[in-house]
Amino acid sequence: MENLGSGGLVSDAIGAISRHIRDNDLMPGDRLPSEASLSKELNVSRTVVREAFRYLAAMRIIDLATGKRAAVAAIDPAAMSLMIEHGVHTDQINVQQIYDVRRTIETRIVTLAAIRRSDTEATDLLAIAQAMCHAVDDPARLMELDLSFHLLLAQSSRNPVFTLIIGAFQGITRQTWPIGWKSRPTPASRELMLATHVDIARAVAASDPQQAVASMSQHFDESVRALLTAGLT
Amino acid sequence: MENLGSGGLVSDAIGAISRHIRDNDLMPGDRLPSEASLSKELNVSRTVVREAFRYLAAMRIIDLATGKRAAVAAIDPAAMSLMIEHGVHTDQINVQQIYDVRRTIETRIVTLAAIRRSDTEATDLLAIAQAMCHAVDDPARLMELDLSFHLLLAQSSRNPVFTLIIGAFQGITRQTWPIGWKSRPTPASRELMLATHVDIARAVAASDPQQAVASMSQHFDESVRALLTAGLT
DNA sequence: ATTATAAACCTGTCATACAGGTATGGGGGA
DNA sequence: TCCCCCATACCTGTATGACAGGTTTATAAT
Repeated sequence: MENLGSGGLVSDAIGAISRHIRDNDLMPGDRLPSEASLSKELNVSRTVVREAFRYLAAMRIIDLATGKRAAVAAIDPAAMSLMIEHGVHTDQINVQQIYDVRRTIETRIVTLAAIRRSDTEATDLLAIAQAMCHAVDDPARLMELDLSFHLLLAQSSRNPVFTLIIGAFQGITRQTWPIGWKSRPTPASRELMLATHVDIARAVAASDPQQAVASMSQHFDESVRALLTAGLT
Repeated sequence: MENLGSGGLVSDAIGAISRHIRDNDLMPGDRLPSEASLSKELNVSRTVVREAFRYLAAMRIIDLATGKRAAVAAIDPAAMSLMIEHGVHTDQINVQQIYDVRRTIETRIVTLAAIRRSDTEATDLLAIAQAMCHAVDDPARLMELDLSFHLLLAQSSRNPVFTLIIGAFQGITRQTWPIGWKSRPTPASRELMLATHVDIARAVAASDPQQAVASMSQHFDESVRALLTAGLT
């Protein structure tokens, strides 16, 4: 039989600290009490408070920095990214499944982006797509541009949850992207991939959701085909 | 200037342990070395190893239990759920945004479920929908049935990433569901909500993706309207 | 061969100590 | 009066040693 108020002192501390954030309506950037004062207040050792802090820092609920007090954190996909990577490495998730989720989500994202993007975002998106064309011989740089393209697109949707999820996939994408790139060996296939990004950016800039969806769809058809060619999972 | 191999001993330990899991192809359930042996191997104190373990346990990469050795964990939405709740509580995410993401994803899920569901899942889905009808006067039970309906639907899609994401939303949904329910005060509006679930279950059982999408769409139209009526964010 | 039991091992928590980073207030200089 | 610099108090990072209590393993008795 488990006492619900106590799944170990660390769990209790995690609960207490979370509650402290909620009850005091702390916002990102606001600072928490020091380890010592929490340890006294909760009647546990500093060890316990520190482990609770690590736990909360792991999911980016708080930020830790040496010397400074812990602070409430802004939402950040890094933690989710690690979870996804773990799922893939342990064969609980495969890359195709991630692509299916991405396609589903990015189709919606591109629709919203075409409607809600700011002018700056439209400009930046085009700039990234064009920079990609110029980086065709620098795969590392090309990959980073590709990732930032999709991330900026997600931001343009004005829904932080989409941004979070797309960000969460980028960790594993960094590991699989080169495989997809290698399976597009001909200049033609590579040009196509770059041109598709330009098409998406243009459609979003033109506030044309239909066209944007069509281009995004083509992008995923092509990407998934490339991955299958490479025999990925 | 930062030495990349060292963002603090704990970070290093986290990296080393993650690498250990990857390099040895450990699968969920496999056990890790003890704190003491890791502490010796990595030349750090047990304190550091413990904090690293807490960190990895936070994102459900490992499971901890007293007396037992740490073990590789199966993927689990609990951690993601906490992150989402934190985002909502700190006004970085609002409930409507979550509903937009859910609609996007569940539309896809229901399509896949109609195609890939097992017979057992079809039966269970119908059973849950019918149980919901009988629980119309027990909101707490009704909510749990509702949540398990959507979770089972996600599982029926045969894509664990969908299951993960839907699971991640259930924490915050538990907190907002009652609000939506209260804003359906008339028997008619409540019956409609229940009937929609039955419709979805029937369409999935009938392997009719079109109809399933239509019913799911109706479900979300109705839910979002209910939330707006309640003035939620 | 089975079961009971003891030993070995492991995690949970605490107290203490110290190194090094951060912030804050006061004093000196302009 | 205002600003900059520095001493100091505060805070986090890490290590060590200790002990309680849960788990596994090996041993011994049946």
